[in-house]
Amino acid sequence: MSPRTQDQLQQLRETRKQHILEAALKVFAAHGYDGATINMIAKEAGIAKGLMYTYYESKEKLVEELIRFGLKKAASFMQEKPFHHLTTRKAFEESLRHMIDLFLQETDFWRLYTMLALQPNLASKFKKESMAFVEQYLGIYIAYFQKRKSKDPMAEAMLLGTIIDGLMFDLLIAPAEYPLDDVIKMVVKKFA
Amino acid sequence: MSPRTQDQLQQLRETRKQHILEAALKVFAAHGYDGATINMIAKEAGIAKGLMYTYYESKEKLVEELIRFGLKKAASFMQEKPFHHLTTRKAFEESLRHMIDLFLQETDFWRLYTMLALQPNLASKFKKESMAFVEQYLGIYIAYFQKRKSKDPMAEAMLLGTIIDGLMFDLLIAPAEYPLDDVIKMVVKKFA
Amino acid sequence: MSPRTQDQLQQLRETRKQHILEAALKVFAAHGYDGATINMIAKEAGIAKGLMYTYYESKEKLVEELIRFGLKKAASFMQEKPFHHLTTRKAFEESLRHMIDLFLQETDFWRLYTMLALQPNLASKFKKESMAFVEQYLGIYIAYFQKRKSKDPMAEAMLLGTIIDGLMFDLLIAPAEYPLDDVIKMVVKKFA
Amino acid sequence: MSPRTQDQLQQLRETRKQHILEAALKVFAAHGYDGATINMIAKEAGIAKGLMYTYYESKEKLVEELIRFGLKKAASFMQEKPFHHLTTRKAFEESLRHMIDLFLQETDFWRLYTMLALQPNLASKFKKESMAFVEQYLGIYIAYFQKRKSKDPMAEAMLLGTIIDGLMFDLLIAPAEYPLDDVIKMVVKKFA
DNA sequence: TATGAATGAGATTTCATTCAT
DNA sequence: AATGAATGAAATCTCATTCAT
Repeated sequence: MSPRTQDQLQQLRETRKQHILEAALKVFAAHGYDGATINMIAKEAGIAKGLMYTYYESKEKLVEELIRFGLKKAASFMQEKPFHHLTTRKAFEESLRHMIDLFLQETDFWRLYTMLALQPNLASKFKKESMAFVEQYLGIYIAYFQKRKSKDPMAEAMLLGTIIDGLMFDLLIAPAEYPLDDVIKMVVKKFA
Repeated sequence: MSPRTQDQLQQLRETRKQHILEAALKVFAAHGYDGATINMIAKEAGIAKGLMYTYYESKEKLVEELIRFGLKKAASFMQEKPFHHLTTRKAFEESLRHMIDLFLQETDFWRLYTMLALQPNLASKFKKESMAFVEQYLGIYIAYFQKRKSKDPMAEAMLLGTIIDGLMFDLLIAPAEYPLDDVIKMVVKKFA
Repeated sequence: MSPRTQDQLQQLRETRKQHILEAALKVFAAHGYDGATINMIAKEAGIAKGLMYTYYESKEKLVEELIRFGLKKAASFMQEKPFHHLTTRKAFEESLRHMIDLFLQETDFWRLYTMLALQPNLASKFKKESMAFVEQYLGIYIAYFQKRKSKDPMAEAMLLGTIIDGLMFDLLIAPAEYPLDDVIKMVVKKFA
Repeated sequence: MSPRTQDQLQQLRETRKQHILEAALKVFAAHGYDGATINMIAKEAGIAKGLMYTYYESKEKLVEELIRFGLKKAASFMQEKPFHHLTTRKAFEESLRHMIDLFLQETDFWRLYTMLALQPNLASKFKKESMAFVEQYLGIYIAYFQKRKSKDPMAEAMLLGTIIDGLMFDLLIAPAEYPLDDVIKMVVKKFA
């Protein structure tokens, strides 16, 4: 038969790459960067080990791409409506809940991200992207606290950021036991 | 020279075990459980690889002991004065600062602990000890918030716990840039 | 357009085979038989990896053909004028220079040939053709030395052959530094 | 029992390294750098694959050491008596025969050396050592031809060098058929 | 015929653990 | 008890060859 067109191949590659990325995320999140093996990922993706290397040149590059991709996605989430022009208490609460939802939809990514961030030699790979993301979301809340005439908007935003980090961590560790709704209400009460 | 007594030998053995534990902590914290090698640890401890195995029967048992030991130490810290009978705002702030100091003195341990906690297959090894510790310190703050007539002492303590987790995380990631003092003040303002 | 005739197709196929052979020669010469990959050769030839296999059934067969082809070409060179009826000193020198020119025009082939010849398991593939070629050119010089009344035409031809092998080797290793002309003059002085 | 002394270990290591080097030489000579595998070498040396890496950090480093070691040995051969103060025809012949003997005792090394020299990317690894060796032995014969009042000692030495290279090559390819003695006599007749 | 994705065997390398001394 | 050499399973990665299109 005739060979696939350039377009079909491009399509195929893109789909496969995405598929591998998803499998890799699952495995890395479960076992950590060093604990995960290419074999596990290939099996999870349902492909031969060797094929991994037609798509990603090494385990290292794979994880880098994974993180870069996830952070880009997260950054674009932060551009969404619920984070625009926060002024009211209600909008604040909504933004918070929206953020947590997003996190809950991507726990695998955030688990991996957190693990890597804790290992200096691995974290350095995506420090820049990571800082950009943090600044973006801190900026949003600093602006909010300024509008609310907080005496120290910077510190208040920082604390909120720390709470979000803590929430992320707690929800990764023991999601079932965590009284998420009560805590959110408490946060809103104290911050909004 | 007379041969060492049984006791002296036992003593020596204990010291050595402790020494290995410290070396292991340093290496595990830097490279993660899977990324660390027995060789690295032996070198860090200044002993031969093979000798490791007369003290700890495997890499796995070594981390387990490490975590168990660290959590026990942390639990005993929580028994110290600054955490007794918190009533005043001042005592609350002191307890908080004391806690953070303890953390800052043992960042390697908490870094490792955090990494492991995020990896379900590894976390299961010390779930019990871990939960006991969390309950202990949550208990202290629940009691505090009850005394302060909080409407929801449980949620407030939980949020405080989350803040402490977030602080721990943020200080592990970027200690230099974190405005710790400002944030503590903000916490005290909002909670005490 | 009318479909190509059987003949045209055959023609095309031959041209393509030749093209692949040239690409393969370049790559094999640069990296050796085991160091070269089918991928490299396909890229050099500007065709898809898979297509290689419709022309040559395996990497092994490809080198074999390559060597066979090159030796045949070399053998036919030896049939050319400059090698007929060597009698005079001048004709001897000319034949030598002609030979070296031929070599210099095909250094890639001779580099590969030399590499393979040194590896017994690979050399065996083309031993016959190789010996035929050597005998052909030795014959020419044995005849020459006989005409010149050498006391040991065989040994003298053999030595000349060895010189040619040495020249080939030296010119492959460090062509720029080699004082080729001075050495040829010296050979002529000593042999012609 | 008590552990081995520093000395015993050093001894053991040295012996093993040498043993591996010999096995590696054999395998590399037979299959070429890329054709040889660590597995083959380990088997030839009678040790486990993994142990190779306690002695040589990579396949690449192993060949490098092999070549460096062999060239050093060859260079020190060139310091021996038969090459001192060549003046007489007899001494010249002796030096030649001595040289060829040395080559014949180390054909594996020279086979490997020749193969590597032909592959530019591999040859670069030991260019310096290689050039030093060539200069050393060329120097000896330039001096000889100067003493013999040759009109062009440099070219004559160069030609002799080329002959030696050619001899080496021919003896590697087909030692059994080569009329070595006749050719040596012919060389002596023409050069001494 | 032509493409390059896909396979799978095997290459290089690593490392927890054992062993001889 | 102490050493580090040795093992062997398994990890990362490569590549000749096949296959679906």
